[in-house]
Amino acid sequence: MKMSKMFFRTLREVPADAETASHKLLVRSGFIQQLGAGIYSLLPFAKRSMEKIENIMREEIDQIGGQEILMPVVNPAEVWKETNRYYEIGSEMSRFQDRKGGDMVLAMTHEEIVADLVRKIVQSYRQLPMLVYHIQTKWRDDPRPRAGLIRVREFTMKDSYSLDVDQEGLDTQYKAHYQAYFNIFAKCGLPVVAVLADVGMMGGTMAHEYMYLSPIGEDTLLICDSCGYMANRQIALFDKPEPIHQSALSLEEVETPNVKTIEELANFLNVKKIETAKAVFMMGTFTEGQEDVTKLVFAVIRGDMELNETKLANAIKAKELRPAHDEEIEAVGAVAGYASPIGLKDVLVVVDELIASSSNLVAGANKEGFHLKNVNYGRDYQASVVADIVAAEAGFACIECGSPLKESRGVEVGNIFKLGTKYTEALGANFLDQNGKSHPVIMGSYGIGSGRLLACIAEEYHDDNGLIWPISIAPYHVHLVALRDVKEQADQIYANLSKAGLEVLYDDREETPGVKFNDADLIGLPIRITVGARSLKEGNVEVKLRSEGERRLIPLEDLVGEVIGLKQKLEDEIMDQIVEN
RNA sequence: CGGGGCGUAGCGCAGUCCGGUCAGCGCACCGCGUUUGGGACGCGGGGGUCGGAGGUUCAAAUCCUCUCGCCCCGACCA
Repeated sequence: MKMSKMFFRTLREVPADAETASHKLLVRSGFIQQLGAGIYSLLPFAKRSMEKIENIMREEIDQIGGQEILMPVVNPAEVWKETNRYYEIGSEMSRFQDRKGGDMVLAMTHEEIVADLVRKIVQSYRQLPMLVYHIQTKWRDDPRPRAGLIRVREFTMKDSYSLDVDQEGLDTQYKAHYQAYFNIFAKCGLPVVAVLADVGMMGGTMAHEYMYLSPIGEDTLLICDSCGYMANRQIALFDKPEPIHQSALSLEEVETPNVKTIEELANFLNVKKIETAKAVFMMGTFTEGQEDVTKLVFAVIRGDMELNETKLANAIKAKELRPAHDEEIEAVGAVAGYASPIGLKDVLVVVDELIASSSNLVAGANKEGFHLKNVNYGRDYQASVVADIVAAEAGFACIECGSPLKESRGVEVGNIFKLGTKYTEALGANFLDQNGKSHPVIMGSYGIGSGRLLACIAEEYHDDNGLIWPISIAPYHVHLVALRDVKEQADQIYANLSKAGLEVLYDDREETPGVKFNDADLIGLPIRITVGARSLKEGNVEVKLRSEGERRLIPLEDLVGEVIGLKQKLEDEIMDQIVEN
């Protein structure tokens, strides 16, 4: 490709609205342009890299038996109503009506459509197992897109769906994806870890998320270096400390004026935080049929810990949780700052298991300026649910081995879910077994966002001067920089390299060497060839890897072979990253 | 949805408090000439109804009201 004719431009200045390295560099180097919040156009470079990523995904998913299909982005709402997700999912799913007034949605994932296809196509166990996938646009009206391609509203996703007759089959396909995903990320050059994850709106029984560890990540992960336990903070388990257990003393009201936080309470009464119970009020939204009802949720956790909203929501099957307003708290007779689970009516009380087994805690008295000592679960109050609802933190003990956990941030680049029969059951996607008995097909779903993956790779591979693409997803292999008065020779080199099957970006522009070199660094193609009169006089051209500083002079006649060798070497290095997991 | 910030030429910005040569600067772009191995120089030039709509005023980028959009933090979310 001749650069003089390319539909792009590089920017000298950092775009004002970019914060992260990948965002700044992808815009500056002319890969992407923003159209709206979380909506981007891909320019030629990004389009080419994206295709390479997608082809890597095709290779790996085909390898485990995937068949590529393409499902529509615009869906009639009926099928989403059948699974109830039309009602369960909030405004991140965009809805509209067609000309006849029929409800339509923009697909944010495709479980429904797959299940619909399955009920139309699959009838017998003989057809299973099966794996289908597509690479398609998704629309999710995220309330807060950010960081360029890291978090967008419109994006392309590779999503595959496994179809099985039994749990074993699902396990097999899940494992196959588990490895295939590591292969995909390795081939793209991106280091990732797989962590246990919440199933979220997908439902199902098990999920892993593939995380690119980076401070720009929005997810917090808990990692055990000793045994390898890794989980998203949303669900991370930990080994809870032994509760303080003594014989129950009698309730005692103590005056605690202006003591509203646990910190103040512990200081005022001279007790440890672990001897206190903390009240956290949330408003929960619950789906009952097609109706949403909201209820106040009173979560009780130990004073030294933090509430984990995901665990709480899962424990009570809430669709949504948000902090309650003061009026909502007062409406049930509780007093913010001095709240107590004792003596409340019409409130969903959820107690952390550690609280349930602790004795003689300090809690609020539901009376302005007073707390209660020696509060005991069971004797003094009951709960609707007792569950693990507190958040794991760095330093807490690993659930597997007891070693201290550490925290890290991560960007979720892929996920795999064991869905089970949630969708197939709802849609009646059944097959007949050997005995002629009907069962719902067992599904798994597996997704990778290709644009986010591209952005993470940019995030991982760059320096002060620009991007440094891994050869496998670089838009071109070679950046051919022609300096002054060498047009004929450079044209010839361009032709020779191209004929040899190399992808060459040919900088044939009328620019000064500095501009060309800087653009080459910014764009970040792996191999740079400089053709200049100076070295050409000796019959040489200069070859340099973007990832290394060293330039080498190569005789013109050896150039094609040399570059093919370099490309091979870079590709081999990438392939060496693939490991069995 | 809550908090904060910002919309002036393709990009980055100044000007807004205090209304009146404030339609400006740098980069980019076009022409001519010189230059040519790490973001060249000179001369000449093109481009903006100051996000939008109302209003106040003799006069609005500037003041007021409404509105749209974008970014960041939080909430939320795969």
